[in-house]
Amino acid sequence: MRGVPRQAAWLVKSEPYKYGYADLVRDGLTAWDGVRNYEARNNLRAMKKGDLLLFYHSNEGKAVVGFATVAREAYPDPTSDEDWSVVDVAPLAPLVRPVTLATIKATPALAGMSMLRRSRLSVVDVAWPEVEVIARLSGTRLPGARRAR
DNA sequence: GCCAACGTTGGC
DNA sequence: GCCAACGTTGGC
Repeated sequence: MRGVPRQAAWLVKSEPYKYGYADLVRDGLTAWDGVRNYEARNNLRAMKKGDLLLFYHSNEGKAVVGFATVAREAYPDPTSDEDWSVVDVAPLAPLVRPVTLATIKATPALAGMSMLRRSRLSVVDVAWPEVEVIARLSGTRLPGARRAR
């Protein structure tokens, strides 16, 4: 049993018809650009290489659909002249069963998730116990054990 | 520094 | 398509 948090976890949102999890799998790596909200940017900057990402489809699907990871820590957003940041994101594994927003709301262990409290923020932190609950609900093994912090 | 107007996000 | 939440902008 490995119950100890190994890394931080974050949830990132994307509208699947703009850039879905399948696009990330196809690309193998992508710069998570276009974030134009200070709090979301600060979350990007707090990410460490190897942190776990929950990939969430907003609007359409409204579900966590896959695991991903931070492949490169924050650097300046090449799509902006201003002080915005990106990280590079790589896919790990799709969820066997997506975990929908409805399920998240209906699950007491997930009632405190940042994504519910800050529903419009596109990059939010996720507590490790919440990650484990989502992995369990999705029938998906957490991808590769990572280094302890 | 306040606050109203406005724009964006995202659920429904 | 509507609307609530909420961050940002700009006038004062």
